[in-house]
Amino acid sequence: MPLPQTEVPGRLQAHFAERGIRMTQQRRAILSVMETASKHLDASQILRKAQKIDASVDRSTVYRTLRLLKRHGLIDELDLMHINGEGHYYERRLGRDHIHMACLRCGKITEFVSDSFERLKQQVEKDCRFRVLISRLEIGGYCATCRGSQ
Amino acid sequence: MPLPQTEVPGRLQAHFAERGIRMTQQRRAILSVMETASKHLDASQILRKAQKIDASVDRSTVYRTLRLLKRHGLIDELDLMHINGEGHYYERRLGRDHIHMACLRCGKITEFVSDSFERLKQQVEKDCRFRVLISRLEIGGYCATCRGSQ
DNA sequence: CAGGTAGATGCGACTGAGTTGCAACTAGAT
DNA sequence: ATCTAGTTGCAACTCAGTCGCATCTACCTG
Ligand SMILES: [Mn+2]
Ligand SMILES: [Mn+2]
Ligand SMILES: [Zn+2]
Ligand SMILES: [Zn+2]
Repeated sequence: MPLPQTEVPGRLQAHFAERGIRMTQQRRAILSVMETASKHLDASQILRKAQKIDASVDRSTVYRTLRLLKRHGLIDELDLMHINGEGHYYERRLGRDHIHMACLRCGKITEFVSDSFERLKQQVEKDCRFRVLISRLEIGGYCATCRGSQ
Repeated sequence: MPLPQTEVPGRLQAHFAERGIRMTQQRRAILSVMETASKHLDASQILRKAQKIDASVDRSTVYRTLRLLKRHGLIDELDLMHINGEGHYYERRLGRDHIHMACLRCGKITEFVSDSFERLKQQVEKDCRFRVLISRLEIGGYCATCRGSQ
């Protein structure tokens, strides 16, 4: 007799389970949103999506869970150059970091993985004797399309 | 008969003059704060410093002037990993960009100039056909001192 | 399969950063 | 000296994020 298993437990849930972090309905919903998100979501988008899974989820729980995920290094927080208001965007942290480029004209966000970026971080570790845990490289400018027209 | 010239006009003022941007008492005060600041100031620090030069400066004028400076690419806006609240920090933009490292334990901010960073940006320009105007690399982790103890 | 409890949640009130509409003011052109 | 477009101060506002607290619940222990 299978339970009404809304979501397949993913890596985020696994990470929580491994270190004995309590799993709740609400967290399950929020984690599943973060697992399956294809792109940068802000807190209110995460709230809305999570409420579709569990209607009881509250705004403050979203923020508390995001803080928890951040503390565990499982998600990254982005500004995306504040192209749209003052809020932040969140994205699951997978194997390799990537750079975010925001077009100041059309607002498009592009991602870019680069070995040079990895090397740069290693240089910081070595030259500055600084342990790198989080890194965020955001670039503002004009995308290929907008660069042509004006 | 010299006027009560509080501050020597600096490069920011010069930039404004060159493109016929109106110069006011309040702007003069704020620009001079930004010119002479040695480190990352947030809006309320800028306000307080500017008010010492011209007591009439208002919070909204500070924000409006910062927006103007940003638009002209004369200052950079930083999060400094939100180590202290949700606000932003501002810093004059000089010749070369630099990386900001924030120690998650002691809160120290370190700056680092790197050729690899310049090359990375050039790679983005070339490989992504993206015109780079602003770039912000912020790193969170542990500084040399804090890395040792725990 | 009960308790019991530490930890999580919802709610509503709050904070703090940044913005805005508007009437009054002023820089700088004529 | 006059004129006017651009700027300012002010106060009211928006919006993101936080917090205190009563209630609830995941999960441990027996
Ligand atoms: Mn991304
Ligand atoms: Mn930010
Ligand atoms: Zn574009
Ligand atoms: Zn430190």
